[in-house]
Amino acid sequence: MKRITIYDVAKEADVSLATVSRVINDSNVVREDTRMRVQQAIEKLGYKPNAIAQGLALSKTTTISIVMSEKLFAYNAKILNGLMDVAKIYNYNIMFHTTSKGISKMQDVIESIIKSRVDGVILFNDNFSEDEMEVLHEYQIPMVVVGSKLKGQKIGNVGNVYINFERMAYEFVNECFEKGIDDISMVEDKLNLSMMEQLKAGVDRAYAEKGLVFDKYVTYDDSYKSSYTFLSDYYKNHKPSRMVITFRDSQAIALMNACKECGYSIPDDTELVCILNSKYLTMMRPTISTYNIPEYDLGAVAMRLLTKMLVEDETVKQNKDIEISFSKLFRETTK
Amino acid sequence: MKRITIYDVAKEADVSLATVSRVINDSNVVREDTRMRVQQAIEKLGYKPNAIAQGLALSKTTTISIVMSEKLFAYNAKILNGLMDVAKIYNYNIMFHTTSKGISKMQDVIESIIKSRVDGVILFNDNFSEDEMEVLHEYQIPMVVVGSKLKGQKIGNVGNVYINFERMAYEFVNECFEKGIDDISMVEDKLNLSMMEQLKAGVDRAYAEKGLVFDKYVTYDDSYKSSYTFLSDYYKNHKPSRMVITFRDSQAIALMNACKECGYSIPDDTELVCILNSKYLTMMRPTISTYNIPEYDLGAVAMRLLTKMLVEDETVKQNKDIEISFSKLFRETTK
DNA sequence: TTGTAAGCGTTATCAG
DNA sequence: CTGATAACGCTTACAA
Repeated sequence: MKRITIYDVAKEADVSLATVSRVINDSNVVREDTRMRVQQAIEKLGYKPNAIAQGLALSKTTTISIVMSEKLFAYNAKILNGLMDVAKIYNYNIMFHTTSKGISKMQDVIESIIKSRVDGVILFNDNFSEDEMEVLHEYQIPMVVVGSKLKGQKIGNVGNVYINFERMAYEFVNECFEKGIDDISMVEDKLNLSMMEQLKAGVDRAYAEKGLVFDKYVTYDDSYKSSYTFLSDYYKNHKPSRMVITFRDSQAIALMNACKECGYSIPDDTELVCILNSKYLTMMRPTISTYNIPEYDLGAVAMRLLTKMLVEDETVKQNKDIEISFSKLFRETTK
Repeated sequence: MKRITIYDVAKEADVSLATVSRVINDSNVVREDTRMRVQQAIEKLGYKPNAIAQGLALSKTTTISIVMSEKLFAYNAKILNGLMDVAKIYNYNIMFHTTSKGISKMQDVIESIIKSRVDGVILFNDNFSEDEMEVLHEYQIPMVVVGSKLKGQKIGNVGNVYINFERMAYEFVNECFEKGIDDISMVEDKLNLSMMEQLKAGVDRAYAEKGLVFDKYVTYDDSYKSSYTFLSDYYKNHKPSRMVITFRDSQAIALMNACKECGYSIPDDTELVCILNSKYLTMMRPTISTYNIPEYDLGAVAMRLLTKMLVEDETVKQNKDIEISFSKLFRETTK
């Protein structure tokens, strides 16, 4: 079956290709009966407009690139759902790029984004540098960064939809202080260093205001292939703090297992909060306290912002930073 | 900054655009010094070839579509990693499509795939029908289906990279029989109905060969928002079978919680196997038995197969069905 | 080894 | 309301 083009349709309907173009683009200057004729020819031949040719002619691909780290894939599922749904509503296609240590560095991804002439980019706030954003900006590609707050001054046309992790940690620590708890430790998550940094800043700030110094930021090196293996080990030799903050569910679960094995009781000996929510937290016994982050909305809002930036919506000119709120979801691991 | 085209580079380097084209395509007929001159012009202007224009000229987009159900997103993370890595190696871009009940039906996705003129498609064996594959086939788009085995006769140019779940279940049940266990139940997973169907077929076959009938296929309706809520309820009123098969980790964990709350002990009162592996299975106590499926490979092999189909590799003409092997990974929930 | 020009499938401008 | 025709940016015979 030969590829059907607009010429074939034009011939079949006995009109010019310009008229066919008008029909498929819902132009209202076409007389009803010729529109019908064209429509029939389209059906009969099974014609589908070539988006590539349209892209060339319009200098617009109606395609948006999403780039995220390969490792974070499973964790960002809901954000991605929000992104995809809204993209669908606005009729954008999605080019999907992953970055990983070995195979695809950010630089290659950027290269292919530029070549693809996508209309805009969604970046997860992980592993890209300011330089890399600068390159995208030089090629005038609108972008929005989703996840956590961008640091540094904002360059040109970039939006930011984020959770304020700094404030989350700050407020949480102050609540602990109010309950008389100041022996708090926080476990690093190597997959989310930019968010860890912001959390730590919040903790530091709260401690500093009390005239104290926060010094229980638990890190581990790569000899442990996961935080799980590390933590189940670590807490065999380290008495847990009165309050432990982990980032991901697997870290929280590891901690619980370690405590159980070493005879510590949760929440009596030590309390536990896991920053990132997941369904597994409620499946544990005791159920694990966490924060509720509207992940789907994070994605949906980010994509909506980008689409507005693409049509140069005036209302968006000022307000390209959108903070998404979070709420406490405290369960049995905290008192 | 004006969009730089091949003409700008040609003018800058004082050659024709054909020569520039030869340089960016690594043609070996260009004299070294003119290549250098062109290369410098490219650097100086920051020129990046327009993939859209290339796509038009070549009738080839070097883009592959991946379509998967929105719900299954988090579960397929590793398969996707395999797909993405291999796509990257062969320099294909990825268009990503999700299907979901409300917003994006399979039909729309197919529409946009055809319009995009992608070179090939990867389909997850979920929620598409034979009709839909037929449409893709009419437009001569090579595709490979990944996950489970396609049923029905194969149409045209479609590959299939799969796990043989039927055999997995068949062999497992026979091993149970050998150990004297024939009181087995299996819990449906609504997210993976095509795989459930194959598992059930395997169980049925094993039972039939013994002259028995398998009648403990546990299903639940949509009033339960997740299998977790259902199972923790269900096993309060139902004595668990001697052996329970679940599909996903959350189902297995739900079952364990329900048993614990009702005073049943695992694996003494009832044993448990979870078909799909996940890291959470080893975090449970007791650790949960499962099957090891090389998910990354599943994706990598599927993408490699597709790339071969795209260059009409002869070796692939015959062999477009690839079965990926699995292995037992039995832990504390089985004896 | 390089340049010219036709073609890839659309959209958009202008006449009619 | 419709039809020519020139872009859009690139590849690739074919000529030189």
